[in-house]
Amino acid sequence: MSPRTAPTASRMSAEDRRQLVLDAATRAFARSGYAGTSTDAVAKEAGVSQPYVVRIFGTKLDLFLEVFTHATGRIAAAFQRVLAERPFDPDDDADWARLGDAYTELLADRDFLLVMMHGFTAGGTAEIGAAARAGMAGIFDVIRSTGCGDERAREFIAQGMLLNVMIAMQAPEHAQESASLTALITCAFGDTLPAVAAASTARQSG
Amino acid sequence: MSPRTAPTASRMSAEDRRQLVLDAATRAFARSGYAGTSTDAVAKEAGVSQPYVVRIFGTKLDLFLEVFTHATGRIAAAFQRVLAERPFDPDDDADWARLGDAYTELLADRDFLLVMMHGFTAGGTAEIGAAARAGMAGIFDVIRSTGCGDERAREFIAQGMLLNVMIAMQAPEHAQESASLTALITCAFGDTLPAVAAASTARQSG
DNA sequence: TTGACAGGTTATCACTTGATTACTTATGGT
DNA sequence: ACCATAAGTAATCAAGTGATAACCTGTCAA
Repeated sequence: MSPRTAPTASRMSAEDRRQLVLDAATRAFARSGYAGTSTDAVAKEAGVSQPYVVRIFGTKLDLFLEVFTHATGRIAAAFQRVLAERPFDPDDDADWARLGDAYTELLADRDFLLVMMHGFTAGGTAEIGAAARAGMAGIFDVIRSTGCGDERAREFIAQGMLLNVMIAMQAPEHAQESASLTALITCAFGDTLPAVAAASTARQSG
Repeated sequence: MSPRTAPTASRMSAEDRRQLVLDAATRAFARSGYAGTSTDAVAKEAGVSQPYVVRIFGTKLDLFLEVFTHATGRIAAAFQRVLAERPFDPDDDADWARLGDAYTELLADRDFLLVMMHGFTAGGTAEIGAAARAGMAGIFDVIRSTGCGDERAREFIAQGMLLNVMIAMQAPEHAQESASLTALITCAFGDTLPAVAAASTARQSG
């Protein structure tokens, strides 16, 4: 509810303010999805007036599309960065572990992952559906660019979808709720578990 | 007097009407999720008045929770039915194929899967989050009951999550949009592809 | 100094939404 | 036959929604 950045007394360049609102919108949409987030909620998060949010982005749909494509872009870029570091061998488990680390990095700020999932499930809105399919295809292509083959890429992404779903349902924060849930979390997050736990507690106290 | 309205439609027992509205709500929520679906949309889908929907279920949240738990229950039951048919050998690929067929069955009426995904991503609402975690844990337990081990169960569920996401973003209906998407769909749905295609066309033609 | 423009806000609107209240009318048991 | 009860609806409401219009004001070049 309270803006992460204090309301600036002074003015900003349009570009800076736009970026600030975009970040606020990412946090807001990550929380409650497209339909569940009002432009006023975004405005409050950004510390500006609601009409200004609309004026910057045109419509709420336009704003969400921009937030969503930015989020999927960042996610794809995180993987791409790992692949660019050094040659990737699809048969080397250590290289896949490096990709897993990229995911850990994304976990630190879950908002991109959450926005992505919200966009995926909002496919019933035509424009969002199109953006979702494009975003998914883009990420698929990044993974495939390793030369690992479609099957292996699919497996990697499927694993990611499970993790995203678990995060969306706040499973890490409620790991103790049932033994089954604990087992699933342990098994699904594996090595990345410490990072997940750290992000969870930070989230609950902040 | 005052016959300003058409004669009343036929009445039903409370139990029958309740089930009818529940089914309508499943379709409506499957389309647009929790936040994106009004109680009036549910009422129109069911052919009753909006206040009646509220009166039957108390609040919109209560209604969604009932729809969601019913959906996850049906999904778990579909898998359980396969396991009950005959002994399941986790090391036999044919047995896993039988579980895949259960998923194909679920694809025929995607609404349960879509409602489930909407519930998962609506975990930000406390009650829905709790129900989501319970639903996920329940399905995990059903798969684990085969004795296949946590890892194998996780893989199966992860694959399911990817399929659900693809369906939510209406990928099968737009398979031709890009070569990448086509490849991902082909690879992800595999044997179940014919069933998916059939359901897609049926859906598009009304 | 000034004035024009970019960076904002307040006021407002038409519409939607979830929920409450009060009312109407089939239906079945006696 | 009758009426209590259950099955529904119409009317209404306060709050919230996305969007528009009108207005204000810091900042900077000339």
